[in-house]
Amino acid sequence: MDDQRAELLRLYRRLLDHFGPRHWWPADTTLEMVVGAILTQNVAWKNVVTAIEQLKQAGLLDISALAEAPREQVARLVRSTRYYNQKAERLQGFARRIVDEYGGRLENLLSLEAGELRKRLLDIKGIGKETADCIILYGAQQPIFVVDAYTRRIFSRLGYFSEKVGYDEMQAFFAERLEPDLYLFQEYHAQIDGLGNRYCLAKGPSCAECPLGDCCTYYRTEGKGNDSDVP
DNA sequence: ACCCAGGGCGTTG
DNA sequence: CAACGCCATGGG
Repeated sequence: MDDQRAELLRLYRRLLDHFGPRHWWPADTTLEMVVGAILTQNVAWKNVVTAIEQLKQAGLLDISALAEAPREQVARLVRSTRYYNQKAERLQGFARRIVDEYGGRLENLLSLEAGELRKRLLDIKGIGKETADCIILYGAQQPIFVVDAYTRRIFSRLGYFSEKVGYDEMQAFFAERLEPDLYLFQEYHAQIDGLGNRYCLAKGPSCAECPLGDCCTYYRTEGKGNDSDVP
């Protein structure tokens, strides 16, 4: 437990040395960050960039404009993010909540204390645990540890927990071992994402350059990855 | 042609 | 609460 705590920090430093600071989340405004968080669900980030650009050009990266725009227009603009009808509806549902309950000021929501903020975010349709935590960490700038599919994949391969852990359990694993720190939490998740994107794909490049060594080879040895052969 | 990417929700058993 | 279907683009 205490040695795992040290390992997590060593892992983090190794990643940071390799990738350098990533300064996540890439967005010009807080609204853009939140919109990106919703749009990126189960989609490659590249597709989100396209959609954000479309929304920006159309002048819809604005709470009231987004709330009032025709559903079909929004759907067309975010088409590249795969579930475009659903996501258009959720983006607009979110914008309307901000208009109706927070005076149209996103700030009024995001300035709430993390616990209360998380509860209110989860109450919005289209925002689940991961998205809510991303918004808290990168939008509201409060230290909450974000975990995701990459976190599960990488750290289960490394043998820290099972491939089938739930979100809460996985999040608690880190929260119990790391001191809450905004920069650390922001960078840690960004680094995991960087690693997942480049080296830990199901069929990825060689692990020779993987900053964590050869964790990926264990996965590739067979199918769904039994973690029985992890050190 | 086939695989999969930074989820979330509604419905079942 | 676990499991599963649904949503439905674009790049490798």
